[in-house]
Amino acid sequence: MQTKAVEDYLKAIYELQAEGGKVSTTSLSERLSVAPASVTGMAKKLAKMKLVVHEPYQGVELTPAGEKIALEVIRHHRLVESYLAEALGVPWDKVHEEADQWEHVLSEEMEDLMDDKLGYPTSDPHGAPIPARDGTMPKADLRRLSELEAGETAVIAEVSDHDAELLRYLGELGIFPHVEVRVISSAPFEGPVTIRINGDEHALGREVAGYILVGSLR
Amino acid sequence: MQTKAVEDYLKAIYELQAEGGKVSTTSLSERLSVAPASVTGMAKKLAKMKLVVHEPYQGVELTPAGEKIALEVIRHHRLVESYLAEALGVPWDKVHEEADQWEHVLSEEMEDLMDDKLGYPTSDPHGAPIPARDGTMPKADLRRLSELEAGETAVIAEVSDHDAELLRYLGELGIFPHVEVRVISSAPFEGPVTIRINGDEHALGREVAGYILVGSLR
DNA sequence: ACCAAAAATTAGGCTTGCCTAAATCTAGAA
DNA sequence: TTCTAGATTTAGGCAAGCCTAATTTTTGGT
Repeated sequence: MQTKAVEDYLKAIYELQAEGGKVSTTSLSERLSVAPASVTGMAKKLAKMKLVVHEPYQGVELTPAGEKIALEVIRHHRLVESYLAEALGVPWDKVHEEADQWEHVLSEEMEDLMDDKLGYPTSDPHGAPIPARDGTMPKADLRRLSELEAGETAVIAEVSDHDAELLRYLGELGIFPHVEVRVISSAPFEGPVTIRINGDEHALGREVAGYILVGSLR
Repeated sequence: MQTKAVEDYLKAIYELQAEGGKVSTTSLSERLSVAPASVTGMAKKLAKMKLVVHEPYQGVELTPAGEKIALEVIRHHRLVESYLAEALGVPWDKVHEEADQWEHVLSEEMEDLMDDKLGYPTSDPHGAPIPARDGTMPKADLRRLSELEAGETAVIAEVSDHDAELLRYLGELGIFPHVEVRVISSAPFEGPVTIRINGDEHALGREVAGYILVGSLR
């Protein structure tokens, strides 16, 4: 069993690694709200534990052992998110914060019971995939909503949960996973993307549209 | 917000205090599986925080402020126990251990949601009373099963949850809160107590019978 | 190719909470 | 009343993780 801190670092490294190779000290320090020096310290510790490879001044990268643990933590996190939303009716902009606490105290038995109750979900309330118990991560190929051309139609697949405020805003607009969306226009020069969803049209900032991942229809 | 350690100490002090005035360093060190010297250290810290009164060499006692926090922690603990048993079907000999972890990460919102789902229970799966949000603790006057005379009939009110093994044993015998029990005989010299419950007779060791609290019929 | 700014690491400290060993206090038995 | 065994506290340390300040390495612009 790992400490909370170790689990948090591994999860953060996994997630940052997904957006491009090695993970820098700075990006981790921002993600975890911790001083860069603290990250270096933990990087050395994790390296000694063989959970990451740490090339000084070059960043860290998970080893297979580290990735395994990261996926377990992420599975806990996303199952808890799903459970909170489904069973307790917690609004989707709050499940992330709660799950950040719960993920560290969830025993395997509780995890299994929640998984049973939920009917073995494969994605959380934000559409993020839930790793299977064996560490398999369902992988779809998705595009950012901001990359679609005018006229294209797609299905919302996943929404970034990094900002509760944003989730609340998207929720008001009806932007949830599994909902169909059509791009009406996409302004040039990093301009807004206008979409039609549930019969309504909305203009989204380019950055916001970048936080929304979509898959092809069907 | 208190640290996990502070919450654990306050809860333990509350529970030990219920069985007789001031709480000794030794009893706390045993309850928390910690060295006596560590207890002294924490006692001083809690005293400085005005959560306990610490008379050196004489033990500690909760202040009103300390008791308030203790009751909040106990409320969390027992609501979680109830929730786990009710909503997730966790067997009663396992809820305590899980709740010990969960009690520290439960936000007020989650507590309220669980409370709603459960219909505002007043006791946990072991029959222990759940403090109200305002800190009011329902108090019944109970006797130990070991104190009943032969021929007396009563209702199981509460069973000690300090030992999972014991709970499993009692569960097999059908000894749960709200079940009616009749004392058939009570052997002298600390001998066993024979009871009839659900139509079956069982002989219980005196110590075991002491862990079972009963209330009068009706 | 150089040099300054940015990034990362090292050095030194702090807090929390735990430990063991040694010293001190208390209380019960003789 | 005294003395000793048990309980408690003090003293000194350790591990995790965090911090700031100082130093070192990397990198991008000229």
